[in-house]
Amino acid sequence: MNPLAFYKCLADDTRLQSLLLLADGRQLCVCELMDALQLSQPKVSRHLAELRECGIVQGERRGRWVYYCLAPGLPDWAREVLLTTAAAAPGYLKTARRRLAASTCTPA
Amino acid sequence: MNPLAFYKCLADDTRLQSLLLLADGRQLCVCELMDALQLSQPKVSRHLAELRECGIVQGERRGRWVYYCLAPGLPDWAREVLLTTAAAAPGYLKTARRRLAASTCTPA
DNA sequence: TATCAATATACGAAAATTCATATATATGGA
DNA sequence: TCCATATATATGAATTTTCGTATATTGATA
Repeated sequence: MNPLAFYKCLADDTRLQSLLLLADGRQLCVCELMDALQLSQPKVSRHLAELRECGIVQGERRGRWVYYCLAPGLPDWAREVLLTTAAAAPGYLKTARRRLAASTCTPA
Repeated sequence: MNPLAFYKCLADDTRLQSLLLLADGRQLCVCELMDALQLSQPKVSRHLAELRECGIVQGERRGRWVYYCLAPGLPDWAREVLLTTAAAAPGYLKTARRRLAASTCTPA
């Protein structure tokens, strides 16, 4: 993982919030991220595609839903950066976390 | 320090390399960074100004030279991110470090 | 197979970023 | 005071990024 490519991916609000929500190992589907961040479907999908192409996240289809999580091959240092940031800046994610908890888009 | 603003600053090659060279607490003057990164003076200066305005680095004039270091007020998590990255991606900085060691622009 | 729900992609416009070049400022020494 | 060196800033052009909208794809279900 090239550090510059990695940080370019973190340099956008949609991508950074998405990644920090995934930092603890959770899986989230696209519609949950749409709810959490209150953004349009194409916007979320497009940014996830970029993260996927960079090898930072991985998408797995289950039925109609695609669940995203950090890519298994993501280097430890990158994972650590995400965890450190999520822990240090709780305010940045507060609203998204609240909305995610209230989301009802996902089955089961 | 807003995480998004911080990562936007890391999302450029000039700024990222400069920051990683400063991550261990070193002080470097503009001309040393010019040598290390082989970039024009205005380019280095402009990027340092951006980092300064974001509160990530601090410049201190000594004679004709301005020495830059990480800002004292930089949060620990941000400092940690820089150190983690520098340690994990030595290859990214290899050339810059070699050129920095060979630089003769600075007095004493 | 027709349809709906969830997600992905294509495309041009708009916005943000970066750069080279020129110029300005600040400092020390002749 | 005049000059050279080190650094900073301004400006417009070029590049990159982001976005909204429209459309395509995929899987489940009727």
